[in-house]
Order: sequence, then structure tokens, then C-alpha cells
Amino acid sequence: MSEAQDLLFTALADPTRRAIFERLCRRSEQTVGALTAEAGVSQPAVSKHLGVLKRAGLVSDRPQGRQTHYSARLEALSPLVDWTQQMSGFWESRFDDLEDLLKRMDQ
Amino acid sequence: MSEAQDLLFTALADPTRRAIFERLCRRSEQTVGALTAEAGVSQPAVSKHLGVLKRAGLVSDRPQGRQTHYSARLEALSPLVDWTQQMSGFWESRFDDLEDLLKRMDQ
DNA sequence: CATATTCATAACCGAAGAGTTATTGAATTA
DNA sequence: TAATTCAATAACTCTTCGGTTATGAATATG
Repeated sequence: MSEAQDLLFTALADPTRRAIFERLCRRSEQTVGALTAEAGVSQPAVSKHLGVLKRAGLVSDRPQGRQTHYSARLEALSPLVDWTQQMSGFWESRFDDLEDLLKRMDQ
Repeated sequence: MSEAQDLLFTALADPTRRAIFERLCRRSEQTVGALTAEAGVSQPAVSKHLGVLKRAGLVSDRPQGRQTHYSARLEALSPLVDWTQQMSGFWESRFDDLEDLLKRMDQ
């Protein structure tokens, strides 16, 4: 439902993009050039990925002269953690035995 | 990198599919028909989504007569939790001040 | 000032993916 | 046995998306 949540899941779905984000989690600020050097795709491709990550809130950019420094915004992952905990919560709060019993009686 | 991890992220990226998984986390076993009734898409579409979720390990199926019961496998989410913790770990273990200092000295 | 570098954007291409309808096979039910 | 229901698969369409090359705008450098 949530638009922001959707952007987050979508942004993390692509392996190349996830790898870029992982690199930014390991080392702090990195330029587009540095990221391109290790991404295995062209510079425009990297720029596009960074755009998607930015719209999802996963990275922030700091233009400096002719280069742009990107860094990871770890806080952006919290909706992911929240969602996981919510799913676990649903799971655990089910009265499985009772439900299953009623279901079998219903058949 | 990890193939299983990739399947997981990909499976959760689509909103319709994520909604199906969420429903299965709330209520236990549900048939394809029950899921279709609330999915907002056709039965074949739901079956395809369930196939993707199953390949990602997120659901298991139990054929019974002419209907198939699906249920969520919550354990399948653990790689997601692991990944998130790993990212946080990378982040926290960085010597940010030192790195930034060296980086500025390098320029 | 002229040249080179860095990044973003535009324009395009091919593959993948999410949806549809039609169909089939298997299992109930009348 | 005949008719019906349930779910999976096939075949197809249309859009999205990840990649490319080409270009442009801004900044740095000789």
C-alpha cells in the first residue's frame, strides 16, 4: 500500500543497485566515478541507479564541483525492519491450533 | 550475489505479490480461490504470484483434492533480516571521522 | 581561452514481467 | 456418467526496466 515502502522494496530488488548501496554502506561517501569503477555497468547506468536509490531515500548526494558524492542513509531501511517485524507479529499472534481446529470442523 | 537472496528481494518487490504474502501471514492456510477473492487480479495471476513466492521459499503448498492450500513460511524472511543487520554492521564499523579526514587530506 | 573531466539526461533497444483470456486436467457433485 | 468446480499452464499483449551510446552543462586545468 504505502508508496514509500513500495519505492524501498523496488529499489532493493535489482542486484546491481543493491550492490551499489552495499558499497555505500561499507565505505562512506563515494563519487559516481568511484562507484562506476566497480559496478560493472556504464556511468549513466550507475547514475540512473543512484537516482532510484535517492528517490527511495536510501542515499543522499552532495554535489561538490564537477563531482557528486553519494552516501548511504541507513535510516531508510527502518520501514523494511518494521515490515518484517509486523509480519512476524501477525504470524505469532495467530491462534493456529484453534484456527486449524475450527477449519477442520467446518469441512 | 546470493541467488536465494536475489529470489527473496525480487519476490517481495511486487505490491500485489507482497499483499498475498501478507494475507498469508495474517491468516494461516488459504486456498487459491480465497486469495484470488481479495487479490484484485485474476486467478491465473494469483497462481503465478504464488509460484514466485514458492520458488523464493516464502510459501509452501498443500494440495488437497482439487484445491491447494498455501501458507507463509516466515523463516524465509531471515536472509532479509541478516542482510539488514549486515548493512548496519558495515555502517557502524566504519571509522567515519578518520576516513573523512584522510579523504580530505588526499584531495 | 581552449581542452579535458565529471556527471546527468535524452533517446533508444531488448528482455523481463505482470496482467489478460483460453484451455486442460483432476476432483467433486448431481 | 455427466456436469461443475478448482487450480495450473499456455499463449499472448503491453508496459516497465536495465542496459547502451550520444550529448550537454558545469567545473577544473593547461
